[in-house]
Amino acid sequence: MSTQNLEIMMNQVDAKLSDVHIIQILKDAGLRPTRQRIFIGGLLFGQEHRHVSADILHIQISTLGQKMALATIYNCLHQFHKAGLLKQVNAVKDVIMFDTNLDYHHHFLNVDTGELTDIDESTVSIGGVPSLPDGFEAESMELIIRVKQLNN
Amino acid sequence: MSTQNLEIMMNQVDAKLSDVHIIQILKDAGLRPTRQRIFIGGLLFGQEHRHVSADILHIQISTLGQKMALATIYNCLHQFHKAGLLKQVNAVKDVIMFDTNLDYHHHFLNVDTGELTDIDESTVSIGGVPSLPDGFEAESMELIIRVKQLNN
DNA sequence: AGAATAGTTTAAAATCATTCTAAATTAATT
DNA sequence: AATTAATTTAGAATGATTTTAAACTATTCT
Repeated sequence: MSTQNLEIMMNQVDAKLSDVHIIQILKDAGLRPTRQRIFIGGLLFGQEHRHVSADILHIQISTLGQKMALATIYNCLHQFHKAGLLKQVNAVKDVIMFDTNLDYHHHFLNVDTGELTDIDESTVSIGGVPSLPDGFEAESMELIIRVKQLNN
Repeated sequence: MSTQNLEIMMNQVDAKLSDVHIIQILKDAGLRPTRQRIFIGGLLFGQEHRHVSADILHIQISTLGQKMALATIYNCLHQFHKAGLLKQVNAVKDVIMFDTNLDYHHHFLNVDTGELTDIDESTVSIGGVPSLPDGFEAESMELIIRVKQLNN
């Protein structure tokens, strides 16, 4: 395979999905395909994996010339999460972060910037976790490695 | 050693420290032993390990008949943390939790109640963590297992 | 298609944990 | 005891998120 073909393939992986495709994703998730949800879906699905807050998305949407209430973006992100289209990362102070990477994985957190970076799960192994008390089930397991830049 | 002696030992471990002792801890940490810090120290040091928020502490302090500004409790907890007398747990949404257990360990988080439970570190093993980019250092590594009660 | 309905979006207000401010108080030092 | 510097405090401010209730829109029904 030529380098050129590889690039085309890579582009296809991250290519923006058609509205038709996004509408199908929304319908499959039991969500009405509203203009707002289709637009946000276009920014999140079929793209490179992202870690987004409502605020960051709001800024991006505004930059793209769209007008959308911040409350709508909060609603949308929570609905996508509930529908299993997004994961929530519970590690960043003062902000709810959503992750488009649905695979089980962990994160580096830059404590200075709040930036999250995926840790490839395939290499990480967590063992010896004690079993839960009766009547409890694990909802998720999350490893956060807080990192900071050395100042010198 | 008799069972009775063992109990006395155990009690001593969790016995409330004398003010003199707490004042020494504060001084060693470079903190002025104010009335407020001594009182809070008495609730946190030399006791069984606890996970506390400013709010919970405020309620406990009020219940004990003391009057203390919530801002003072926030200040105090942050100062204790900065001085290495407390750890901060960055996993519970919407609230800053402080941990009197200074040893490296992980947590169960009850997602319904927000309650944290220590996971004995000696049994848990985390391997295969990728090395950090140049110029970065890890500040901490935290494993959170989010659990919920089965409803039946 | 047009009307009925149920769900969605919106701006603005409310919430709530936390932080800030500036004045009053207290601990340490002289 | 007087001075200085740190601490505490009440109350205001902050800022992310949620709520409210009215306007809007997608879907269903006829």
